[in-house]
Amino acid sequence: MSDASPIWTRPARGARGPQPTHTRDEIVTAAIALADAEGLAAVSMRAVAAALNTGAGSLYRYLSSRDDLLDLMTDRVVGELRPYPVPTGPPVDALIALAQRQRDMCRRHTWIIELLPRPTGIGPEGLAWFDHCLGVLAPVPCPATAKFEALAMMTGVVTLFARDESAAPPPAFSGIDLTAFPHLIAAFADPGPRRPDLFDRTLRGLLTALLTG
Amino acid sequence: MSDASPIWTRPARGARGPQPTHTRDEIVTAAIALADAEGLAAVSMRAVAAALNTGAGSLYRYLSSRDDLLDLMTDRVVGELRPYPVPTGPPVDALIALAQRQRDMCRRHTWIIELLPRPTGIGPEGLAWFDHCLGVLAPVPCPATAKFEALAMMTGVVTLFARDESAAPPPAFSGIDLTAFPHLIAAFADPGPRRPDLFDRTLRGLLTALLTG
DNA sequence: AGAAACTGCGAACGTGGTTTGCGGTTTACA
DNA sequence: TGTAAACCGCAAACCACGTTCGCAGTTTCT
Repeated sequence: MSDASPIWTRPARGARGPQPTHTRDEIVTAAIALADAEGLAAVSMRAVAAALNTGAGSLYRYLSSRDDLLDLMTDRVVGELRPYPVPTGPPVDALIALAQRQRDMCRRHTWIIELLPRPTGIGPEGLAWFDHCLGVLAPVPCPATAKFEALAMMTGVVTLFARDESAAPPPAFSGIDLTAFPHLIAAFADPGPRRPDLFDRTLRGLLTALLTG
Repeated sequence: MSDASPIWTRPARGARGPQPTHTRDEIVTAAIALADAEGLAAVSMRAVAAALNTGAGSLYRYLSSRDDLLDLMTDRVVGELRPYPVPTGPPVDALIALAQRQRDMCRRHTWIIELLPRPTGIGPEGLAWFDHCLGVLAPVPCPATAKFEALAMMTGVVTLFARDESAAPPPAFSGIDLTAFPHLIAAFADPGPRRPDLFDRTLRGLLTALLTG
């Protein structure tokens, strides 16, 4: 049965049968716990069901697919962005504070990094967050499309930072002849000092470029 | 058998047995053709093998896993970035030209967008590209770590742009009560004019923020 | 009362990645 | 030159996954 309507609009249960043993929220909680502990790949229908002492097929009484579950997990975690930090100072500063909150969320649940870029339907908490960001940008005199693009780029950059924060360093270039890459060797020989505030600096440069002019 | 060494360093074949029917390059070519035609999900071992008139198991004579194949596909496509555009003007302008070349690559092979953010080992072509970018940045007086970060952010932003260029618009907010999101309604009511040069503008703001100061 | 719509559950289906075992082929080495 | 090791293609099998199906029992509506 192909249910086209997104899961947000579908009722949790009908009006007839016996009272369900579980709930969507319960399932989502178990799935998130699994993802936090062992990563997104460990969130299989069977594993989630086992955590709830039931069978994999039973989950389909509450969800219509695994993608639905991932959508629900995403929106639940996006809900953790609340309470939204109160905007202070110029809009760009307030946006950067919001981005930091997003980054904290990614640090708590690293698997969300793989879920955020999906083109699936955005949930109610995602909408609320987006609306709040637009509210912060209200005093900025630029077209709404520019604000959309700036916000999309903001969360995109947050995921980029979160990604290489959580990624293990690559297995190096073992066995490859590096002598063909002189600039790379030079850069590795003298990496120079590491700069702080990279996150803030990046976002400020990006947002001011997108929201002004 | 877990082979820890990355595929780049492993020889294509040993010295004993009969001459292999296929080659790694041939397999990678078939896999890329499949991905271009039907998306990355269609690149299954069985499908790639079928395109070569063989069985899935036979591919493991040439590769040790599907991830290896994806790594090879990635590096092959990264090789299409050649010939590198000759740097003209200030380094930031040259970098933007390089980023545009990356974006063209993403447009030709949209599946690469899903492969680039993987934390797997970078291949020889990836190293060559990286080395070239560092060469372009050579005259810029800032620590090498800053250049690393700027380049990582650059390709990251390219994938962000490429992603929502290739993504279908989301299935809208069907059935959700939008009245709770006033800023969103207002923004949709008057989206304003669309701005050109968004790609260039974004990258310029980002790169100047990361490479100066 | 009886039908309709639900519930949990376990088995099964189809599709993936990967492993294994076999018969045959080529090379290295004594 | 003969033999053993290392390689080849191939097909079957293994295992895990998402998902579907059928069944027996439960609740609610008419």
